[in-house]
Amino acid sequence: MTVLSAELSAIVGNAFAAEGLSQSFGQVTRSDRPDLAQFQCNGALAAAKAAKANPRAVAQKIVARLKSDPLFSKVEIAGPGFINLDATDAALSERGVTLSKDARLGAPETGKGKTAVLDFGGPNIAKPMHVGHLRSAIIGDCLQRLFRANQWNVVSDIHLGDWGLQMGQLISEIGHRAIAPEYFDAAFTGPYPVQSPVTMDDLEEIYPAAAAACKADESRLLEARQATADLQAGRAGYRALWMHFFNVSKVGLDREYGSLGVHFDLWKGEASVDPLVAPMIADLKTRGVAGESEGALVVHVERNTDKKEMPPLILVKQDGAVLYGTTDLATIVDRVREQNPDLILYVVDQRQHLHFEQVFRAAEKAGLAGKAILEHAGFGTMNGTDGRPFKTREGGVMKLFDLIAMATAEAEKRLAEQGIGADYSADERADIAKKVAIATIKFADLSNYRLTDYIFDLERFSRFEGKTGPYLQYAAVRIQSILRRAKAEGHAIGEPHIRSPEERALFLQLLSLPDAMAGAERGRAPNILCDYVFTLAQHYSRFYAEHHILSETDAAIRGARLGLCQLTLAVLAKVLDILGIEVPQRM
RNA sequence: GACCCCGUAGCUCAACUGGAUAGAGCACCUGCCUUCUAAGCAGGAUGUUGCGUGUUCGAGUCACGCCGGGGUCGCCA
Repeated sequence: MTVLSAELSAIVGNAFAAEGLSQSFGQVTRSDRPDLAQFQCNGALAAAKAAKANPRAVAQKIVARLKSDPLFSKVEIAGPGFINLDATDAALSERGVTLSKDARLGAPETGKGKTAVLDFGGPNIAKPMHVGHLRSAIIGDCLQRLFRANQWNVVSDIHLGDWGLQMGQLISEIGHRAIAPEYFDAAFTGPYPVQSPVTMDDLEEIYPAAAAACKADESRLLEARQATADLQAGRAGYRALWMHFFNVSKVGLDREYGSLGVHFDLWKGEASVDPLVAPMIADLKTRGVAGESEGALVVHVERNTDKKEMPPLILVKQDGAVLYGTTDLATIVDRVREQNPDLILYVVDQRQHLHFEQVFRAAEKAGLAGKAILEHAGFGTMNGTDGRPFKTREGGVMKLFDLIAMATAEAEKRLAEQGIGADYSADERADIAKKVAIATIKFADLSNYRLTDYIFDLERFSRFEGKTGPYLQYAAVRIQSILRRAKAEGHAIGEPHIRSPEERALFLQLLSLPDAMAGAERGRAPNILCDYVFTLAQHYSRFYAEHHILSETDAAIRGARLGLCQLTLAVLAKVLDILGIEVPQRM
């Protein structure tokens, strides 16, 4: 289907072209002065600047051409040369009907025929997921859903941190504790036990102890580095231990990501490209891309145009171990080979920006990226109410699982206070609370601009008033309820039609869904979708407050309003789905 | 020291490629539930966009310089 903004832009663009000006000046957007008009085009200002002409005179010519188009009920010039446009209710209604019949609801096709790999810069093995991983999961998941909705072929990769020094730290600490001596016995010929010698709880205790030991004692750090290098070199006992770490950790990660409704196509990590590392390094050395520096093997990535110091990307440390820059580079090789993507998008903390710049430059210098654009979509830090990184009340790391449990308890409390679901089954009440809790957390995160740090205040987020996830679920649930009743009462659902200002405003918002989806993709900016869907819910609530639907006696009017309800629900559900928010049947 | 991100209403945040009178939510005040879920709706008050200079018809947005907060800077991830 043709998107309304594109249709209007084409009409106005043609008017510009007829005046010998670039068609691109005809871009039409929703007016940011809804009191003055529905749509605006600012192209006359830009065109006048380019042609050194009077903007109002240019606008005058364009307006003269547009006046005859029956699509518009108003065409006028305002201010220095804005062209303000209103479409007729008939035209809007007709396009609303078309929208309601389109399965994709006019979603952009920006990704048609293109593949994007999304890298979630995943959590580390052997450590519980904490709230710091929340943003990557939530933002990354939203982007993968959005890109898919926009016709991209998306391959998402959790990309675990499972190959670095932390592995050596764990291994050497376990060695010191003599928990599982056979894994350290060079004479042991195997096979190693199927049962892991450590549980996830053990690892959660061992890892911080190991890190502390390395920090306090230089010799322990050297041991850990040696163990890392040995692991990477293929020492059998260490590899076997590593596999236990992986399996034990995956259970926990499945639980966490599962409860958030986040799924990955690939559970790869740094370790999974291990076989590619040695050949890649050999290749880079042969071609002179990588060279020795201070005992390490590096790729120099500085450029003449740099304003800042740009350290080289270290591929191999003095002790022979590789770093995550090395595996990131090898992962690009892997992805080009496996998916040959058009885009590799890294949804990772903004603090790692320099790292990615180094990796991207190295990949470009070595010609490893194929046709892929490499892009880091960073995000800011989630802080506690004290403005410092989010912690538990006791000052420890807040685990994601506990956070979700807290939000769920809060939702249950709130639902009970409202007396909602008193007659539902306990299972349904629990399901509703869970969905509300996840919506609370996700919407709060996604509605902030990606790069800004934000304060996670559960007490504030858990209130259901205002611009929150639950408000949106509530709006959707009310529509579902009406549609259920309409069906029960045998009312027919007709084609949506504009008869009032509230309906007009709702139509305009519904018709601009594709623009919101395109804008959110362009900026990798879920907050644009959040704004869109909140405004949509507000427009619906106004319509709902103003018009009775089921009690309307005129069947044609009632049918049209039901049609509008149905279309609104479809759009609401679609955007909420992209945001990763589920709508309960009732609440 | 260099570089990156941020600075907007009392609080938390928006403002999509530079556009008109910088918008929401919360909190505060006033109304609206014997009819579809009031987690809602209608209305009210809230600003030197950190400071300064520049670019232009037009700057929260771009450039430069300060101030403040956070972050990063070869052998962690």
